[in-house]
Amino acid sequence: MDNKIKLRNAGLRPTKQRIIVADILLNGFNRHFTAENLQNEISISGNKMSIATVYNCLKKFKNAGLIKQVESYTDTAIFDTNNVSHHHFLNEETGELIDIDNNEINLIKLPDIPKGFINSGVDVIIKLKKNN
Amino acid sequence: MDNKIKLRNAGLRPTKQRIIVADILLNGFNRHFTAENLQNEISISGNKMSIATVYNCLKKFKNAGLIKQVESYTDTAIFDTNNVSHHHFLNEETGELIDIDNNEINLIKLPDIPKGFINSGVDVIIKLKKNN
DNA sequence: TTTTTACTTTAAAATGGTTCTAAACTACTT
DNA sequence: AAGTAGTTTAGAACCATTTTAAAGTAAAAA
Repeated sequence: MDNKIKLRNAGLRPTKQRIIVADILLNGFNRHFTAENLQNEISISGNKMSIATVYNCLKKFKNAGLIKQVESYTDTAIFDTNNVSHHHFLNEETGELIDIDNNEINLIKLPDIPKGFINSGVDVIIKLKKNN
Repeated sequence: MDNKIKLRNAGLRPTKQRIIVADILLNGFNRHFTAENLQNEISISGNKMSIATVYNCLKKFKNAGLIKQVESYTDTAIFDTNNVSHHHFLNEETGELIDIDNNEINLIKLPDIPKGFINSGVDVIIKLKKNN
């Protein structure tokens, strides 16, 4: 299994559990999944892993750049008294949001919308980090 | 209090609690807040409201269009084996995500980045709804 | 090899945001 | 004034995620 090498190259100790996960995830086919999804797939592959290990593993893989976590504003629900369509800056350190007026952003090229669907709104998030 | 009328116009029964919340939120100044933030402000204003009521109230205000909830992909963490920068379609009904290549989207105008910060990445989410 | 050390896995408990339950309450209608 | 439908509430329940602390394992040192 060259996933053992892939893990080492990523700076991760290739444990039994990480190799199982790498074998499932790093096969060249891209997809989205939750921790629970992955745990199920591990079961199906004939293995067993505690949910804590699944989470640990995903965190390590993410920090090593092997996978990404889909951006989400925060863990808690955020409400906004501005009920006009608009975008946001996101301060990555603090989670703070700043509104961006719709007319300050201009998208000139959009992908084809999948068949059977219509565009029901575009959200742009500009992530910010400290400049120093 | 004309917030009583505002509530009635929005189709909401103007209860004591909703008026307290409207007085805090609907004063013309826009901001972001969590349920807990709001409960604190209610306390500071000399009132007391159970967290269940705060949530009920926010849900009603949101459905009535008085406030918005900041878009978030889902409630659970989603990981992605695609570790190249890219955007997403979001199927609003199912929560399903579909990748969009970075070169399929072109932003020609971006707002000024706030002083002291730099742009550390732009995420575009195109929400989809069924066309029928 | 054996020992040591640092890192990893695990079950179970804890956490924290949010929703549910069901009983008391209140705004509105009749 | 009485009825009814909607609302509030404390507390329990829920569920994704993290923490704890003890046992296990990979790599480094001896």
